[in-house]
This record gives sequence, structure tokens and C-alpha cells, in this order.
Amino acid sequence: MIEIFETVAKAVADPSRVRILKLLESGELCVCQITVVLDLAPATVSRHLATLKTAGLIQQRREGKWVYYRLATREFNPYAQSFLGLVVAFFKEDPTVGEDRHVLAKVNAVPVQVLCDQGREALNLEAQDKETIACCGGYHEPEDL
Amino acid sequence: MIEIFETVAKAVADPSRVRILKLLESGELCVCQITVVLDLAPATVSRHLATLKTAGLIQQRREGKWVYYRLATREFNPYAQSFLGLVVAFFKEDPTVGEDRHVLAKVNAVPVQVLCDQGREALNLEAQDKETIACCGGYHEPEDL
DNA sequence: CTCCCATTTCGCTCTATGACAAAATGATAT
DNA sequence: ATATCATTTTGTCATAGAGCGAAATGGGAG
Repeated sequence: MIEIFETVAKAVADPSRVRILKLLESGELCVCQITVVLDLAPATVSRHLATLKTAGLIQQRREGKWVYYRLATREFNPYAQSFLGLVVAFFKEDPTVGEDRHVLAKVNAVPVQVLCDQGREALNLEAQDKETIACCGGYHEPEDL
Repeated sequence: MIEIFETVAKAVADPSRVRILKLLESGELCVCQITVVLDLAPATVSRHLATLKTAGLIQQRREGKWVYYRLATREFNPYAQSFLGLVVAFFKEDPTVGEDRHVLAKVNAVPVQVLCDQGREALNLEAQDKETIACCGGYHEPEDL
């Protein structure tokens, strides 16, 4: 029992994985979408997703080339839902999570195919929102344009 | 915010620390008592206690030579009490936790001074409970699942 | 003050984990 | 079948963390 609890608690005890869970709150996402928002290597994101899945916190679904992840609804173990509840309850106004949500909005405005092809580049081309990018600590992309 | 959450979640994501929290449920304990139950080096236990304290999960109190720890009642951060709640709620019948409770009963039957002097040795001398000690001098617990 | 001793901190080893690039996988399209 | 491409796995590196023994810390007692 303690071992499973440990697995779930560890899964939640990482900022990147918390960010992923918070992203999935608003609906399922494929790996490349999550990758763009977190700005991490696909391999890294995939690993985090595997960790979350092992913990029973998320489920996956394949659709064509893409694999979509969503928050777990089934009870895979006695602890997952409780921890998920904590994560959902907290971070209502965490700055990082908020920024992620903001980036996610742009991500959702781009077809998945384009996103996979262009990665973060796809965001600026499509986005009209200036202030988020202008802001100091924000997410600046390479100086291509 | 995520950083603090991470600290608390990490603190709880370790079997030894969960066992400590479960021990403290029944009241405050000094370091040497916890050390005997967990059967770990004092240095290791002290480190775990520091981790739990940093996470806001426990508080300490000095009495003479001994330092007593107890579950935190004050709200040191937004997350500690929630996580504490999870730990308390679960493990009602975890085998390891149950065995710890059993050992704790014997520990409580021994004056702290004796315990500090003799360590685990003090238990067998005082205990009349045979079936647990009966074979091979070790504490075996039933299989977990 | 000085000694004693419970606890803590330090130094170390070993294992676990996050990050990435590169190679492998697996489903789709040609 | 073969190519393509999103995802996963593998290999490697760097850092974090659990464990212990030894040394440092800090109250109490003499």
C-alpha cells in the first residue's frame, strides 16, 4: 500500500507533471501540444506522461498518429483520485499555471499538424496577443523574425 | 506556489516519512523512540524529521535532553494540512504501519532513558509478547499485496 | 567550566530521477 | 512494402536524495 501511495505522491511531486495535470484539466491533449506548452523535449514529456500514467493519474487514447492524454476517471488505485483532487483544488491562480493556460489557448488555435511540424514557431505566427510576449519574464522565442 | 507544493508532496512521498507521520498520529514522540521503531540510524531519522518539518507537516518541542515531534496543527503552508489529511485517512490497515504501531506499543512501555541507552535491545527485555518475537529474532511482517 | 549524551550536521556512497540526443517503435499514407 | 512522422525507449550525464558513520552542536548535570 505504502509503495503505491509513494508512486502517486512522487508523480505529483514534480512541477512539470503538475503543470501537465493542470493543462489536462481543460480537456485532453496530445503529446506535441503539451511539449510546446512546457517547452521541453518530447522525450522528456513522454517520460513524465508515463510516470503520471503509472501513478493512475492520467489515461491515454490513440487517434491516428497522435496519442491523446486526459485526466484519469477510472480508479486505478485508491490514491490517484485524491491526489488529483488536491492538484485541481490548488493552483487556481498559480502564475506558472496561469501562463501555461495562456499559451495553451494559442496552442489550441493551431491545428495539431501544424504544431507538430513547427513546434513553438507556430504560436507567434498565429498569435495576435502582444502583451504576454512583450512582458519581461515571458516566453521569448528565438530571434528569427 | 508549485515549489511549496512540491516540497510537501516530496516529503510525503517516502515510506519512512509516512511511517513517522503515522506514528505521530497517536501522540508526540522523541527522536530515539522513532529511531527504534523504524530501525534506522539516528542521523537518518533526524534528516527525515527535518524534511517533514520544512514541509510544515510536523512541529518540535524540546524537553531536557530530548526533542519531541508531533503532527503540525498550525498552518505553515496551504498544503501541509491537506496532505496530512491524506496520510491520516489512508493506511488504516497497512501491514507496515500496523507492525509499527505494535512496536510502538512496546516502545511506550519503556522509559525513554532506557530506550536511548539500549535501543532495540530494550524491547525484547521488556516485552512479554512472544509471538511477534518468537522466531529468528527479527520482526517479520505478513506479506503485503 | 567540563563532561555527558540526545540530536543534528557533515562527508561519503549508492541509487533514483530529470534532462537531452539518438535510435527504436508503431500507426498511417504512398 | 516502404516511407513518414509522432511518440516512446535507450543511453548518458548531472543533480537530488536516502542511508550510514563520524564529528559537531547544545542542553543538563556535576
